[in-house]
Amino acid sequence: MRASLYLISTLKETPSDAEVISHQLMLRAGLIRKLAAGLYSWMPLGLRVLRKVETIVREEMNRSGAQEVLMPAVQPAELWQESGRWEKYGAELLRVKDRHEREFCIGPTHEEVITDLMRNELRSYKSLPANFYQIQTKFRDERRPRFGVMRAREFIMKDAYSFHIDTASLDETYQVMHDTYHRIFTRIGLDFRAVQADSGSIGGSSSHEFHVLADSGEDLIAFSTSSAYAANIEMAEALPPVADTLPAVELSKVATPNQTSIDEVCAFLGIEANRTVKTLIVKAGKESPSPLIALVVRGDHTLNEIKAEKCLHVTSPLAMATDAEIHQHIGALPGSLGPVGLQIPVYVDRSAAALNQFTCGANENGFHLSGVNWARDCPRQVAVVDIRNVVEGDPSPDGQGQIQIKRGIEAGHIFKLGNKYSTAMNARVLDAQGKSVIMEMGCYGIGVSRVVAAAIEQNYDDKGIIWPTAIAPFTVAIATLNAHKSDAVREAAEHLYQQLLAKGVDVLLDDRNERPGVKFADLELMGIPHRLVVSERGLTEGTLEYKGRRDTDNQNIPAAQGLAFLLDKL
RNA sequence: CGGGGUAUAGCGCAGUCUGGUAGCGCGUCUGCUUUGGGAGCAGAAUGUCGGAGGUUCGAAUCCUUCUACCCCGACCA
Repeated sequence: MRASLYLISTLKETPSDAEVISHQLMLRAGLIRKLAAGLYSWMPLGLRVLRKVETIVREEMNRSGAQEVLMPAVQPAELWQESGRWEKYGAELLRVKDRHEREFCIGPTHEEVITDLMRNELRSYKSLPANFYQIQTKFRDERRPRFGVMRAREFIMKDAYSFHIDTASLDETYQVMHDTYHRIFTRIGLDFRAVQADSGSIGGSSSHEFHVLADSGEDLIAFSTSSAYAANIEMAEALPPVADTLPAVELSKVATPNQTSIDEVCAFLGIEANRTVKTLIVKAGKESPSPLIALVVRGDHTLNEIKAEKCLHVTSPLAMATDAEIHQHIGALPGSLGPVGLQIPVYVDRSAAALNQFTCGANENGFHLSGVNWARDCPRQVAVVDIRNVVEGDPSPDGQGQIQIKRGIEAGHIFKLGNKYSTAMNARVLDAQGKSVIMEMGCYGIGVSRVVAAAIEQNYDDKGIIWPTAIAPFTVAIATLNAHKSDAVREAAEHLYQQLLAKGVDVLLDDRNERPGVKFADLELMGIPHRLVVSERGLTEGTLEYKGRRDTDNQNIPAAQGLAFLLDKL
């Protein structure tokens, strides 16, 4: 491609509404432009990257034995009513009516459509297992789209759905997809980890997320320092702690005027947060005999909402009680709450429960209790559960090493769906005995457009993007200097350009009549991995100049060896 | 959905408090010079000051209302 014929729309200034680096650089390098909140156009340069990611995904999915299909983005309400998700999915599902007032949605995912399609096509166990995928635009009406294409409303996703006669077959394909994802992210050139994950609203039994590691990631991942254990922090188990080394002491009530946060109370009383507990009051579900439920974690820990939602009668999603509700049932306000004497169900985190003496709110505004002992002071039955987030230094749940925590961007997610959708939608085949059985299903997603942003989050410097070669919009850029007044420069650059094209290299010939600084700045901002400079000065000495995007210095190479040198680099 | 903020040229912003001819930088266009790190000089174009209503002799500026967008939280593959 010749830059003089190509839309290179770089910006010197950073658009003010771009928060994260990938969003800023995608705008500045001219990859995308915003149309509305969470809706982006892909410009030529950006689309080249997107297509390269798609190509790798497609090649590896095909290699795994999956078959590509393409399903409609618009889906009839009836299918979603059949699976029960028309009601459950909530406002994130964009619902529309056609001219006949029939209800549809813009697909945020395609379990219903594929299950409907395949319950009609798959009749026999002999057709199984089968895995179908598509690369398609999805729409989720995110409450708060942000970070550019990282969390857009409309985005491109590769989604795959597998069908099986039994769970053993599902397990096999699940492992194949696990391996395939590993190949895909490795080929793209990202630093990533597969981690155990919560299966969330899609449902199902087992699930792994593939995270691109980056400081700007929205998810926290817990790793073991000495084993392969890795899990989303939502899932990572906090093991029961070792027994408290301090003995029980006498209970006392202390005045703590206007000290409501753990930090304030600790500073006021001169104690450590790990000798306090905090009591969170949440709303209970309709079936619950008590309208409120207390959740207790140690003062230096934070509540894990995913874990808490699994406690009996706690609502999902978790809903904190209002101050008015708390005052009505307990007689004190948040900041002075504690488990002693509570008349509502109490769930206590393992670490909090292990304390022999601790400080907590007295359920009387402006007072705390010190020296509290569970057995002596909270004789009512309390349930000891795991409801906190793990922290760095906790023992790894697999018993090997300690936990360390990093941030990740969720780029892929694989689920064992089991028979959730096939049961709801009656997707059956005949087995070897001629008996009709419900199929087992798996589903496997990759956020293709998100991968583009994630790659930038992981690969940039103060000059701009640094693409992994496999997904760079162009692999090589040839920049001519002063070409307008040098036939030799034009000819040498053109010759090299043609040779690289003939070798199938994605090469950008920067033949624009721009000053050198402009070309260098643009090529660096756009993140092209390899740059060759053809100049009159160099040609006089018989050299070209090469610089890799991550290199700090240029190197001169003999002009005659330019092609071979470059091919060796690729 | 709760809280906060913003809306003025393609982009980044000033002007709004205290009403009186709409500005700056970058970018864009033309010409000349220039060409190894985002050039210089000269000239030029570009705005329903987010929309609608109101107050006023006069509104970017004050009032009412609507919309869009952004941030924090909640929520979420």
